[in-house]
Amino acid sequence: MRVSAKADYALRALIEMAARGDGAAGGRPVSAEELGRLQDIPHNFLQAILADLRKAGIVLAQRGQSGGWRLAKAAPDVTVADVIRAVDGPLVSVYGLRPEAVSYNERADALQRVWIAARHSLRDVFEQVSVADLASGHLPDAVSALTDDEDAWLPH
Amino acid sequence: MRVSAKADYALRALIEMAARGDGAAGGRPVSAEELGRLQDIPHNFLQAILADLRKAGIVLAQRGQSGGWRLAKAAPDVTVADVIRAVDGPLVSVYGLRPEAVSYNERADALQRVWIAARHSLRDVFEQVSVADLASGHLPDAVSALTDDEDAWLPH
DNA sequence: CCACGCCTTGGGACGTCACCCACAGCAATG
DNA sequence: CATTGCTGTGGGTGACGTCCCAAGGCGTGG
Repeated sequence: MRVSAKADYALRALIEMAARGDGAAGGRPVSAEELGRLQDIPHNFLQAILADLRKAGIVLAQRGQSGGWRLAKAAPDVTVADVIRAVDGPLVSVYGLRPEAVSYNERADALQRVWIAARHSLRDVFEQVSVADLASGHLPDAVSALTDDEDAWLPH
Repeated sequence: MRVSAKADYALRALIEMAARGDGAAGGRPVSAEELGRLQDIPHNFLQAILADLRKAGIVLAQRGQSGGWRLAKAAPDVTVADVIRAVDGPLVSVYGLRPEAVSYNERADALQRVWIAARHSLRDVFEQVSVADLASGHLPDAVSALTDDEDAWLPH
């Protein structure tokens, strides 16, 4: 279960926009070059990511001399799950297919229920954390409870 | 967050072994060719997967005329998490690194806590489900509770 | 008109997934 | 005890997706 570089980069870029902007689309635009410099993201890869976020209606592009990127919605209304779906497709996929789309024979069909349970479990985290939470550094209590367990920080 | 083909294939192969064997290493071996035919797994790819499982001490290889593969431990003692770690490394990795190893700047460090929380959440599922559970088709109650939610089966 | 920044296209390095083929080791059979 | 047939083991090939870099076209504001 690997988190793609796209998803991580996308969230870091959005954190910068949320920190710059003062609410919804009110913030002044941040250039892709500056976003890349602040968060150490390869420039042309970042462009592809921002294009995905634009298609999903999460950010707006402003062309021209003092252009750049800004949030299309209020920061609390954009969740981590929204961002992952925008750049990577389904929240969890088993070699390319959504969990409910893969077909197992009768002997292995319990495996599908495991992947479904895993997705449900991930949704409980990713849909509760917004870009505003990330920018403020304060996560919802239900999520913090998971990281407070010191066992959670051991390598697994 | 994608589940690799290796992990899915590995679990399906182990389900077949558990269904064949009657407990620990007591079951008669199943050939790689038969495993591949039963679960529709590419033959040589399966061989590489079985080699990983052998190095991790999950299965034993028996050469010779009526040889094949069988579980090295009792089916209830092998969890889904064990199998994923054997073939894919860490349970969750963010572009190649374990969550606690990635370094963010002070503005984005909340992101690390999100990945840690996601891993904790996944562990609650993967470490509670054993190969024996999968082979019998009966998952632990805590996991079934997640799949009983009809919302869990909608495409996300 | 010109500087600036978004936008598109193309290509290269790397890992995953999948396939094919010859080699080495083991067990049952005669 | 040697042969035979089955196993696992390893190397080499190609398609596909991810990650990353380079160059030029287009629209916007000064």
